[in-house]
Amino acid sequence: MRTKDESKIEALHQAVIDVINHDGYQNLSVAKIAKKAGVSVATLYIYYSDKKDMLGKVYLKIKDLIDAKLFNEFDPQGPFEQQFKRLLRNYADAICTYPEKAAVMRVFNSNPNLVAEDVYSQSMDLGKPVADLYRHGLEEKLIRQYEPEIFISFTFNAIDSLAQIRFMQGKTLTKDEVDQLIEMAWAACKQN
Amino acid sequence: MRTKDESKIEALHQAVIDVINHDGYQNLSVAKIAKKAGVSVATLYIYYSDKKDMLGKVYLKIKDLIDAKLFNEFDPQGPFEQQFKRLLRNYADAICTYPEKAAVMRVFNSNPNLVAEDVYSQSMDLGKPVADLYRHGLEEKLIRQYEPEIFISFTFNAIDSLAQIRFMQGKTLTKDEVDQLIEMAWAACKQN
Amino acid sequence: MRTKDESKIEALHQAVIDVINHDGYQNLSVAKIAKKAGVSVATLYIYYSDKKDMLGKVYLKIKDLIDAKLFNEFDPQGPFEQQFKRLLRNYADAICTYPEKAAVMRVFNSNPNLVAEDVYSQSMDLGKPVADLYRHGLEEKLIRQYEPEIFISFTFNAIDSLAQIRFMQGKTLTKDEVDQLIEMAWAACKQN
Amino acid sequence: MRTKDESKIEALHQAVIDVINHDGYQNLSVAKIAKKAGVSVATLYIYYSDKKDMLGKVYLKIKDLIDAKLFNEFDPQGPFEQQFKRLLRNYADAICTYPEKAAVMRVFNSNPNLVAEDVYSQSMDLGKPVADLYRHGLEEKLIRQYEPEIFISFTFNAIDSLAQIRFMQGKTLTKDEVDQLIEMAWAACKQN
DNA sequence: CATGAATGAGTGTTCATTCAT
DNA sequence: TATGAATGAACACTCATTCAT
Repeated sequence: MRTKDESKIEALHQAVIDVINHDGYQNLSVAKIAKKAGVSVATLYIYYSDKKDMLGKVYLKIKDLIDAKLFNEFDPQGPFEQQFKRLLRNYADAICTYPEKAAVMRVFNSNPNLVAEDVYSQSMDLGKPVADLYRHGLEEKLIRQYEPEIFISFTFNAIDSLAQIRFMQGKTLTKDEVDQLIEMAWAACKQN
Repeated sequence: MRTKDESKIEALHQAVIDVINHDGYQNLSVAKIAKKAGVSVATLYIYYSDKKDMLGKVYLKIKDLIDAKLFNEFDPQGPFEQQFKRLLRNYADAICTYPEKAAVMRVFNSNPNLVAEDVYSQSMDLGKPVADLYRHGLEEKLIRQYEPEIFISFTFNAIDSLAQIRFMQGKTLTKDEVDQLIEMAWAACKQN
Repeated sequence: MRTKDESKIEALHQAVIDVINHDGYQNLSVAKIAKKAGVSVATLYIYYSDKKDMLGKVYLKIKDLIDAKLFNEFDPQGPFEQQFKRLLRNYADAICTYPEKAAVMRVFNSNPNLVAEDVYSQSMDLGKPVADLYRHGLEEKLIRQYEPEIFISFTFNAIDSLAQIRFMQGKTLTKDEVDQLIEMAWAACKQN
Repeated sequence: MRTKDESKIEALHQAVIDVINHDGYQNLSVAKIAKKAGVSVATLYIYYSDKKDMLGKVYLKIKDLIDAKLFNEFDPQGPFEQQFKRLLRNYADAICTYPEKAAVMRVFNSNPNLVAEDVYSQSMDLGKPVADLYRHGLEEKLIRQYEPEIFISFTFNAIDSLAQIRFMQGKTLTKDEVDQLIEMAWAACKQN
């Protein structure tokens, strides 16, 4: 049955997220995942070739979810600063909307060998639109003439960094904090 | 009686660092550590009460190493901007000097349950001098009137973030990158 | 799916009995048990939550086996002396029928911390019928006006004691010995 | 130094007894014993060839202690019944005087492979005077014409059995109970 | 004599994965 | 498709014993 399949996959994905956030990922066993999802371990292996495969798919799904929010009201033709801030606001929005999932993504990002290499690309690969924006800002001399990774550090990663701290404190980013983060990110990146 | 072999402790510490960097810490087993250090598993338990104890001690040792560099030529009475940058430069220096150890510290920092709670203090607790500097900057209105954690995100964590990316690429921060990071951090934090 | 293999449980139970009788219970390791039973250690943990759980279940099974024989042809309304002797004969019968199992039960009885507290009841708890018989004998002044435990020592435990000696000599109680034990037990307990 | 040696041996012996009574004998490790005795493990191996050797010596020492009390005021030429009861009273006395040591002896008696075979002789070998008394009683037809082991079961072992139950309840035999045990033992054994 | 250091073999238990139904 | 049963390899940790000082 089709629907049943989907519900099991969904349950498994959620179980991965729950277990990582509840027990930490070094206690993430397939047995625990299957139990929490309410399916048998053997069933898990019908849907995924192995544990790595499963985690990879969870990772991608979370990534897609966050990416989906990223380009809300984003207009590549719009004024640069506005689009820059738009992007960061969307990102902050996304990780505030799905704090547990964002936490899981952070775990995956800092533990590359949890998932297969091909599924994974470190350094916050946010895809073509972001790359375009970077190039645009560079050419128009609106941002500093630095390597892209350094911008990642002062934008997405800086937001992530505070979000992680807050998550560990049982909180999420406040509206004020998001504003502050964006202001600081822009101050850091913009060309004077 | 047989004398305490300091070289074995050193070998064990280095083994922890090597294994984490080579296999990731979810594959960090006492057997692997002992083997790489060239001692028996039982010997490990002479020096440490358990795995957590050992990791905690490695963590503290690394932290001390980095902290030792942090306050080089640091003068709490000196001009604020200079001391701010001095601190960050020292930090960048430290993690460039010990890239593998810095990588291990990142792992520990994002996996608090690896070590005992008492040994561990989350959110980049850089101690009193840093706290003093922050308070000073705040009072003199030299930096933005934000919470301390947000500054951590745009200073130490931002540097860490790029260092991590570079480390994964098999590189370390270049001199130029350190300069750029410091400039951006200052631009982000300073009060206009 | 693969069906539950009752023979494996049986093999495990028998292995526990064999290992205890062969190597003593301080050499009773799960590895040894599994090996002797011809199953993997991991399989053992499918059927039992841990070692203690397993031993507890073996204990209960043996106890049930012996208890089943205990009340053969036992009539609470029958003449006291006859029922007293009936009980002891049945008991002797039981431990002669299952000498290895009786030996194991003795080990469990003198090492209460081998099994969980709830599964275990010390001091030869032979249940209600025995308690009834004791009370009856006491009230009718057919036995000495002593505490119940002292009777246990001169009845079941005395039989057990000789059975243990014989078992260590590779023998079981002879028919004559059982008769003698019962006569002496009665002589010891009866009110003159 | 001579005195120091003895005090260490004494400490080790007492440690064995304490550990067995406190933690059970299946948790009886040389490390625990040495620690409790306040000596190093290696030191232990100066005095004993191995663990078994040590336990054997503890066993023998305890046995000697109890045996020493056994023949108090015992006169092989005295009236049989009186000597019979004298012996049992002395035995009860002994295990009431040293309840922890008696408990340890019971452990050794029911776990023969804890000590070397030669040091150990099962079935409560109480030595020549007891054997003489038995033979005497048998010849004079003062006791039943049964095998010696069966008498052990209804005398020493019966006393032991109740003492064990009481010890597990945190008590020792009362004076009344000793009287009752002796009466019952005599009633069981005597020839009518 | 005394002991901290050292270890190979073992402890109970869990792992990710596969099998048979 | 779904799953309980099964397992070899690994897990963290302890053992009795020996070594070197």
